[in-house]
Amino acid sequence: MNRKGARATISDVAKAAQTGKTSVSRYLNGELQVLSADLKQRIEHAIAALDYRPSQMARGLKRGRTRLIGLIIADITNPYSVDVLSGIEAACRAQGFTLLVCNTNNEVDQEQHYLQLLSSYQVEGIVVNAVGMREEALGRLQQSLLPMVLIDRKIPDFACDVIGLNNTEAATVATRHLIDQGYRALLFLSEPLGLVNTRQERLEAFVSCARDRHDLITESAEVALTDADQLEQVLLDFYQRHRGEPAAVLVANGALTLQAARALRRLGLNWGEEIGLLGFDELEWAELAGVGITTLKQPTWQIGYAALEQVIRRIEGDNAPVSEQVFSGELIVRGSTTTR
Amino acid sequence: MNRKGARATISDVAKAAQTGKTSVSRYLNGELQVLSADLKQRIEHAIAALDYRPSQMARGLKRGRTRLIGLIIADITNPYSVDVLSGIEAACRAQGFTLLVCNTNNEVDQEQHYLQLLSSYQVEGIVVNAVGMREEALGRLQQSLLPMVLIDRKIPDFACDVIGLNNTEAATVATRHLIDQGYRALLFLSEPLGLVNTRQERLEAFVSCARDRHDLITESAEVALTDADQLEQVLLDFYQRHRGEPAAVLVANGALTLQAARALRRLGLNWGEEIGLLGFDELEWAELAGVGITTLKQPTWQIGYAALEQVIRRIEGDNAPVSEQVFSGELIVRGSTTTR
DNA sequence: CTGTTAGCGCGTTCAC
DNA sequence: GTGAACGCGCTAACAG
Repeated sequence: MNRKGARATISDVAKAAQTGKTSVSRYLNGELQVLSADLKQRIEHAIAALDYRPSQMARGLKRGRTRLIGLIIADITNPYSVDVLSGIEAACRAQGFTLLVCNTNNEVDQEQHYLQLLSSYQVEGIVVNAVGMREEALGRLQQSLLPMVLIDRKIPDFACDVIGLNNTEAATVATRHLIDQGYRALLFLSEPLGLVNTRQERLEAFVSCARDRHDLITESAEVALTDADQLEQVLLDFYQRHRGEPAAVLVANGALTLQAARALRRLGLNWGEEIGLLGFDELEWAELAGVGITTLKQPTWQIGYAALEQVIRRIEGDNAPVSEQVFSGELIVRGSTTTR
Repeated sequence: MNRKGARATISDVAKAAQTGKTSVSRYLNGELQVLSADLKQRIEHAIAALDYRPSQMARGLKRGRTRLIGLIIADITNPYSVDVLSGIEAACRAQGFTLLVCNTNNEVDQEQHYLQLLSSYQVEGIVVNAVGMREEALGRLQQSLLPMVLIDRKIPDFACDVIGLNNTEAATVATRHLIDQGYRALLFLSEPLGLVNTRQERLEAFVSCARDRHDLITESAEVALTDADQLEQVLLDFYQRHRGEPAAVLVANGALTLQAARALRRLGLNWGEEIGLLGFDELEWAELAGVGITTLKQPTWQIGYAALEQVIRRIEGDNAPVSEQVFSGELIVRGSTTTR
């Protein structure tokens, strides 16, 4: 090793192999044809002996390519996000990139903070599963020309590649299923719509399905994920006003489905019997909850994988106009919409 | 901006503020008292105008401190790991570190790969939630003196700080609870023990509790997480052999609890009625599954947070002998062990 | 208080 | 084929 306890550098290797740094560098970068067999041997040997590994820091500094991708996730405890992360991770591995994961905890401030941070680490691209972003930040990102793709939801007035679910199609499939099963009073339950296109699109499709069907009653409600009481209230109210007819709830995402199921449980309402229940996002425990919960499963892993592929395309210079890539969901029917 | 479309550098800022790089550097590092008010103003202005952000790459290269921490996670889809991650993430934020997350997908090869990778990014410390590591890798890590802590499980013959659950205490609490509830035939269900100390300790404590209690029957079984048939077989067999007496299953971790619940469901055995069920690790859906599943909740977030604190202590030069920090679990009683 | 200088570890001309 | 020398963006002496 070298005099200090520190890590071996390219110079140490060069010295040990009795050559210059240039040749070592070439060896590392695969320009093997240019080196004599003997020299190759010596370098290989020296590297092994010193347990040398090139510093990605210095390399990035010099070349301007860090092979780093930043991922900003709003809520790491959300299974949807984790599955997506898993897909992104796989794609990174396949393409030789390393992922810098940042969890914003649903705080807009953190989102800002991490955007800065990632940029200061010279990431080559960013994937965002956002809560919402302030406009200054967006301006900066655009002018910095950092390749970026959004997952799941768009950001208003921000031209950017988006990868996500075909919300209209999926919500239509879900709603039709409920109608086909004979439900006549339908409640669309969502977190506050805000400017979240995902929620809006799902709601719109839901409403569209029921248009011109005067035998149907459709309603919608927005509740905060954290407000258990309000949720209980909304569900109870809906149920009581439609005692006579088959009623069902369509929940806009997995996290809310969990809360809704808890609320129904507390109210003593059994899904599949007193009330229908269908939730967006597959849940690993869906079959274990009572008679099972019907879900609309998203191809989350593929969404993540595709997102990373898109960023890389941009990194490699693709200048095509902003694209939107949507995937189809899959309805998984269980007891909560079939048992009556 | 500067001539190229590239990012502003410290030199650009110095030029714009009509000063040298040093002063800018000082400004950035908070040595504000040393700068004249006027100069401070000019620098502040220039930074804002150029939207300058220091390159952490160059900074790390120079100082040898990257403020980067590597996290190696065996399975990112495991809720336990995610909660831990969440705690680590929070601690990183609080301490000004950035997290590099690597998911090994339970593959030992990937673990190797990422260890190399992290080291090449000059991370200052590593947190590992491992599957198992080859010895060469360990040797390298030790000689490289990279601070490292293990989460949840130890690695045989590898002296390293460990943070995790007090397995003996937790398993004792769980087993006693089952005994107190009147169960007389007890099955400890785990993934293959291998060299995983966590599983071994839990099993040992389970066995200890029943020692000298000749009115109890205790058994244990090891099944692969992916082998649904085998799991079903084991559970059915256990149940049938103990028809006459109250029987309960203690499952060693959350992922396996999910599979066990599915298997019982398929067998038509209702937990809480025909058979008792208690699982390590809290599950968000535990209360929704039938009569509810009793769990032993780990303080996962705190474990993650503490792990990061420990790495940082090492980074800052703490040379105390290898430590082991354990946390207490909490038994959350639900229907699966109380309904009979 | 401020500017000048010398590297950190590496990749890259450009000569030999 | 090979190596010397320069600079990426930044910080840390060392002068003024």
